[in-house]
Amino acid sequence: MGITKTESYTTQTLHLADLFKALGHPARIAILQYISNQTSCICGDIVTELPLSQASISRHLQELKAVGLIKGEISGTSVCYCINPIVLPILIDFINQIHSPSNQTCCS
Amino acid sequence: MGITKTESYTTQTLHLADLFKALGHPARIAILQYISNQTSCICGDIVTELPLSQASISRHLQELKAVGLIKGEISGTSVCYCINPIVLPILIDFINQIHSPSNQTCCS
DNA sequence: TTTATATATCGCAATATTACGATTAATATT
DNA sequence: AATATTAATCGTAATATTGCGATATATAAA
Repeated sequence: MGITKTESYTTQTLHLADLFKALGHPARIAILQYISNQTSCICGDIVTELPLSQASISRHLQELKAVGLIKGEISGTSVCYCINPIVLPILIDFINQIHSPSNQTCCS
Repeated sequence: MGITKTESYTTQTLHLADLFKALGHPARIAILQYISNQTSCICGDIVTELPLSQASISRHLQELKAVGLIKGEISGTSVCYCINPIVLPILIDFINQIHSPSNQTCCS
């Protein structure tokens, strides 16, 4: 992604950007939507659900896991992924913070 | 960003990914936070606020504007940017949808 | 009209992301 | 023990992002 001046931002800003970046790909959005629609925590049939190779799905899952958006549990030869809700409030809070009423008055 | 199989996803999924991708950079997070903290709709002193060149800030602003997260109003030689709140509910809805109670039961 | 100010765009180099086949690793099954 | 199944990782090619200097554009001021 080219040079990013990582050292110039607060850790909070960098954390938010990492979380949003993980959400910034249609495959990962689709994975999250698929997982959240399963009542039980279905695993690697995401591969059959999405038009990507097993290797690509695995990489996307690792990315989501790295920022804490999902967690995985090994059961036998398969791995069970599910949403990790604890980071979601961080995103909600940021969006609400941006959505403050003081902005409504300008740029008519 | 390498090949992305754009045609394989719903327009809704692609739209969400675009919005989140726009949020997935610390400079753009910082820009949004800066704008939202101004009571009046302050413009190009974002350049003096952030450690990036005028060209880079302008590019980030265009990206935020392209997905509808901000809107800009020309006034004289300067441009006045502010948060565009209308797309924020789309993001909130997605996060809430993922945060559905059915997931809480698995991956103990 | 000339000059100053503010912002957008171009062109490029550096770096990151994405996808996939092939391989590895680890557990299950026979 | 040998084989099958599942998922992670490696290596690589294609493409996207980022940042900046330089330039272009457009309005304001002199």
